[in-house]
Amino acid sequence: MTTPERGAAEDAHASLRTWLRLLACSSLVEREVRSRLREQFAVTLPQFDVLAQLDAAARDSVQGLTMSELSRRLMVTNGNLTSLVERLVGEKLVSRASLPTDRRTQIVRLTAAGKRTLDRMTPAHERWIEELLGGLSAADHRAMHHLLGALRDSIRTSLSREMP
Amino acid sequence: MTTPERGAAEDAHASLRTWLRLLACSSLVEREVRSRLREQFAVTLPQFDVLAQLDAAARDSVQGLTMSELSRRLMVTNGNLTSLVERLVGEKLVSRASLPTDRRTQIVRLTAAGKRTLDRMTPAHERWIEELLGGLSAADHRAMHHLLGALRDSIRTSLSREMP
DNA sequence: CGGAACTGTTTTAAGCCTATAATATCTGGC
DNA sequence: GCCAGATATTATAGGCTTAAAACAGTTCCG
Repeated sequence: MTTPERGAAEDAHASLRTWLRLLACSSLVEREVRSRLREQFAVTLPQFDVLAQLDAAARDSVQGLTMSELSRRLMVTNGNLTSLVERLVGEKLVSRASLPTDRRTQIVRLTAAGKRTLDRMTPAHERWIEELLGGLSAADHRAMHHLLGALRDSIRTSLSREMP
Repeated sequence: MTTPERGAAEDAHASLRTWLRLLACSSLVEREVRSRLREQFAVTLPQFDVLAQLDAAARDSVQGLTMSELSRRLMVTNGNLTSLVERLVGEKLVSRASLPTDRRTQIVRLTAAGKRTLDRMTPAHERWIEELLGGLSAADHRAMHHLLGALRDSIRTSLSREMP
C-alpha cells in the first residue's frame, strides 16, 4: 500500500506511460495505412474514410449523407469536408446534389465507380490491419478490446465533465 | 474450437475491432490535448513535441539536436521540420546554429525562454493526460501498458518484414 | 407578414504533413 | 588533388486540419 500522495503521482505517471504507448501504436499503424492507400490506390486516408462512411450508411439503407452528418461521423470540422468532397467529386467517386426541400443542404452519395473502388480497397485495408495487429493472440485482442472500451469511457466521461 | 478458416476470419475481425477502438481513443485524446495547448499556451502539438524532445535531450546532457536527429525522434519527415523550427525560432523558443565542423548540419537548441515556456506546459500536459486516462485502475494501466508493448512489437515486426 | 435566431455550408488564414526534387557540403578511393 | 557517391537540409506541390467569419436559406414568434 502506498500513501495517497505517492499513489496520485504514480497514477499520473501510469496514465502518461499508457498514453505514450497508445500514441506510438496508433501513429505507426496510421502512417502505414496512409502510405499503402496512397501507393496502391492513390487515395488519402481521409478520402477512404469518406467513402467507407458513405458505404456504411448505404448498408443501413441511408441513401447519401449531408455534409454535416458526414463531418459528424468522421469527427472532422464541417468546413474541412468541402474541399475533401470536392476532390472526390472531381474523381467521380462521389456525387453531390442539393436537397429540393432545403436548398442549404448537400447530399453526398457514393457513385458506382466509388463503390467499385471502395470494394477493392476494403479487403486490402482489412488485410493490412490483420497483418499489423495479428501478432496478438485472440485472448490478447479480447483483453485489449475490453480495456480500450474502458479507456474510451474514461476519456468521454472526462470530456463531458469539462464541457457541459 | 473453430476451424482454421473461421479462425483466420475471426482474427482479422478481432484485429480490426482492436484497431478501431485504439484509433478512437488516441484521436479523442490527441484532439483534446491539441485544443488545450492552443487555447492555454498558444502552441501547436508538433511545436510542443519539438520543445519536449529538445528538453529530454538536454536532460541527457545532449546540447541541442540536429534537424535530422529531431525528425527521427519525432517521427516526422525531414523537410517538415524546416518551417516548424522556423516558427519556433521566430518566437524565440529555440535557436539554430550551424556546426563549424560540418556546415551542412544545423544544431537546434532550447532557449531560456523556450525552457520556461516548456516548464509551464509540461505539468499541465501531464495533468490533462491523467484527467483523461485516470478512469482506469492501476491494474488496468499495468495490463494496458503490457498489451500495448506487445502490440507495438507486433506492428514493428510486421513493418520490418515488409521493409528489409 | 417580417425580421431575429438558427442551421447548413463555404471561405479564409494559419499551420501541419508527405514525398520528391534540388542544393550544398562532406568523404573516400583513385 | 579530384570527383562520385553519401549525407544534411531546404524547396515545392498536393492535401489535410482547425477555428472563425461570411453567406445563404429556413423557421418561428410577435
